[in-house]
Amino acid sequence: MSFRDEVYELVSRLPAGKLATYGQLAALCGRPRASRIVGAALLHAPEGLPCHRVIYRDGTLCCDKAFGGKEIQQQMLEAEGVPFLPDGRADLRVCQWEGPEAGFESED
DNA sequence: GTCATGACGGATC
DNA sequence: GGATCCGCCATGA
Repeated sequence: MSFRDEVYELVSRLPAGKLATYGQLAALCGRPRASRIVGAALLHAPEGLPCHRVIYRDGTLCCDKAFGGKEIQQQMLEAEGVPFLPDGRADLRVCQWEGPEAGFESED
């Protein structure tokens, strides 16, 4: 299990309507400072991965290098129920992912 | 094993 | 408050 694989696992467990930051996923992988590694991992991520739910600490979406445009990403998130601020950023304050154990009850 | 790079993040200017 | 710089760490050549 490589670091990237752990990142994939966490992202795949990300529920709709929830958002996570690169640094958060990195921390959950045991490397709080490896936020950039998470980004690099998502760059090589498979299609089934909801990597559009992973954004910056600031709540801003990633560059237009993903999903064909950050606007597309925002629309997908809005479709999942993620509130966006008039500032053009996601409302991380209310929809940030709490962790892999959130909603993960006795699934083992 | 070493050098360079990358979808970041925090600190500084 | 925004732009820029440096630091961090895994991955690939």
